[in-house]
Amino acid sequence: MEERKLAVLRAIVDDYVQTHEPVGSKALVDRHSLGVSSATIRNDMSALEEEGYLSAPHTSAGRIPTDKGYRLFVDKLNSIKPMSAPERKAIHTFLDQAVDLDDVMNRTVRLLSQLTKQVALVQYPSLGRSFVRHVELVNSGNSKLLLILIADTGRIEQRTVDLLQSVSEDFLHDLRTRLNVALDGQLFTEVPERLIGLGDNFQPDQRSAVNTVIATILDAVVTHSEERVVVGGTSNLARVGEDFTATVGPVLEALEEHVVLLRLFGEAAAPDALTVRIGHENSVEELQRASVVTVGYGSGDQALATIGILGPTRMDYAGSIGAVRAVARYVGQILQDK
Amino acid sequence: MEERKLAVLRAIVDDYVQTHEPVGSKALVDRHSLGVSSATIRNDMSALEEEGYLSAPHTSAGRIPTDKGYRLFVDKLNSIKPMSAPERKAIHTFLDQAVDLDDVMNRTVRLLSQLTKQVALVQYPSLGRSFVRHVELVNSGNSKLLLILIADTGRIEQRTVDLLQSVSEDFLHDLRTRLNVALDGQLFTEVPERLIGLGDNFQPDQRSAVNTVIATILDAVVTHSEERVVVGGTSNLARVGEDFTATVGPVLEALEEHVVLLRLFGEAAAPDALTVRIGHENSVEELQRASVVTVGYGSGDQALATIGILGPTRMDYAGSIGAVRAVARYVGQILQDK
DNA sequence: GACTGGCACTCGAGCACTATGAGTGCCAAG
DNA sequence: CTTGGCACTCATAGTGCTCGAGTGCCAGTC
Repeated sequence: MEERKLAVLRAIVDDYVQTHEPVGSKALVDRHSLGVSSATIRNDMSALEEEGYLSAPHTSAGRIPTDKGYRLFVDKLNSIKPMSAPERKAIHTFLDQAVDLDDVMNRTVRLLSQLTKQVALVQYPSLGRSFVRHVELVNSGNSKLLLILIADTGRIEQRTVDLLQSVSEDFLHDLRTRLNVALDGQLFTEVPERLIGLGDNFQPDQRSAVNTVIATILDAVVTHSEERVVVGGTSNLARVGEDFTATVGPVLEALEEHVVLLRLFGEAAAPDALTVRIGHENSVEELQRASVVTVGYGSGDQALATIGILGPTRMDYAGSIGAVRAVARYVGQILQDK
Repeated sequence: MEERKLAVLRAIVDDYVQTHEPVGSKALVDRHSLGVSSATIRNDMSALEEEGYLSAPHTSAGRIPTDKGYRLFVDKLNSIKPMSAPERKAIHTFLDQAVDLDDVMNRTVRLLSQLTKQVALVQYPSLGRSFVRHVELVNSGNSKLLLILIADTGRIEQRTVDLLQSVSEDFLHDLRTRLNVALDGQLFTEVPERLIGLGDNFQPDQRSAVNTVIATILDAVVTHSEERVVVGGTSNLARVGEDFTATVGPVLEALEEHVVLLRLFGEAAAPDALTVRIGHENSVEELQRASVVTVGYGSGDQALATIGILGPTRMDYAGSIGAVRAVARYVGQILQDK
């Protein structure tokens, strides 16, 4: 691809992102110093349209980038806008105020949506990649227990366990101790095998209670390990200005379905592994007119989970990518300190 | 107020809620069997407009209710739509599946928004009206502690405490025991006075650590006792069909400000104390074109917190009130069982 | 006195029509 | 390969017009 045609594509994307209106050859040479005349640009644009990077809404309008055009634009993106010093400062101070994990997640989602002016998506640290810090059992009367699993990331899962029989404090103490000996410091994925045979240490008449607790733990660890997601900044969808019911409505609906969001995040790879999905590249049907920028966060070599933003395909990719990266990096640091 | 004029107002509200279009005298007699001619209705409508219950967008359009009109309509509402048996059944089964408090809150918000087709608002049980079930301290290495407060409602607050000195497991055990002796079963509002003098039981060199922990507890209990709110169903704002940026945008923004939401809920009174705020009756400026229906939930004689819905002033008040009531009642029950 | 039918009047919605101009494609010349 | 020029296209905005829903008023009726 010749350099100039790429430059033309870049210019068109820039202008379109800014103005939200089809851009024509004349306006392009006026606003950018491309060094050639509008006629030349027209030829290039014609070629770009031929190749599928641009499309024209109608004959006498300018052109807008296609999904394929945005894709090329992103792939050939040479400068991700870095956060300015005050912006970085603001990120730090805002996130540092968080008192607990919930607060970190909520603040992150607000931060991201404000920085990018898009919808922000934040996934809680996956249990599958966290370590058990502590298991707590609290007797809550009438044969019920409160089971609490605490991860090193600060994530907490709680369950009510109905034992169907009252148990002694001694038994509870014993079980709690054994659970913590077996599980503390272990990866959550290893919890199932660590619990094998735990019941053997108890009296036969206590086995059923122990097994109920174990079953609840396994359910919490296996079934619900990924599913917590926070969404914020939906009001930014207001600014897109497009036909609401046709475009934004379905998107909002999709965002309410957390299952969809998890599919959106897909597999979290290494931290900093950044993914941009543009328009139809999203498998989720309602989101085929939107773009999603996601990146893993976490301190180790594998990401704890994913955060990202969602907006119209005509978004400021350079800026969004920069913001998502910066926030993800800092969230990773924060969680390490907790 | 004569009976027929009230009936006319009711009919207009009904029609307008359904069609979203100004309703004229002719259409009104066609759709409702009012027993009089359109001319008579016109006189009544004219009078109602005079009194401020109706307004006409322009001369040759029909009329729409004013906020004052809705207010009268709601005050004179004679039948709150009760939930149908299958609906009640659905509420029960859906909420019963919840595994923990977060899940209950999330399910509640989804349920409410689906039942009413409006935006749903759910406040976590206020710490101020809950009892301490358990306090847990977990050593997380490098002189840091994880402090966990568990309420009888299942609500959990966590904080990281930096002691600036490493502490022994014995000390931790001692502190944990004393905290639980002092606090378990107490109202959260009484926590501050229960903690007075707790430090006296410890060695002077341990006092600073104890005080740090106590300060963190007080901060969690006092400062952040009310502030957790869940919002859902924002996609329902899509259906209002009005000018988005003018009407819906500000509303979405206001909803992101949880502080605003808390103001919206105001003082939670007794459970079942239902409040309807219509249009300008809302003190929050951005929501002056919306109506809010809230009700307290909880099992005792004082509500634990508030849930509600928010929608355009032209909403189905009878249905919404019924749904909010029913859900609130069941949430109260669920939390009692946990 | 309350209600009704009839009638003149108002005024926005919707349609046809036109002018405007941004933008394109193509071509011949540099 | 680039450029200026030119004919052509077509959405948009503005204008004028008709149509009809809806109102207000009044005289007549029960």
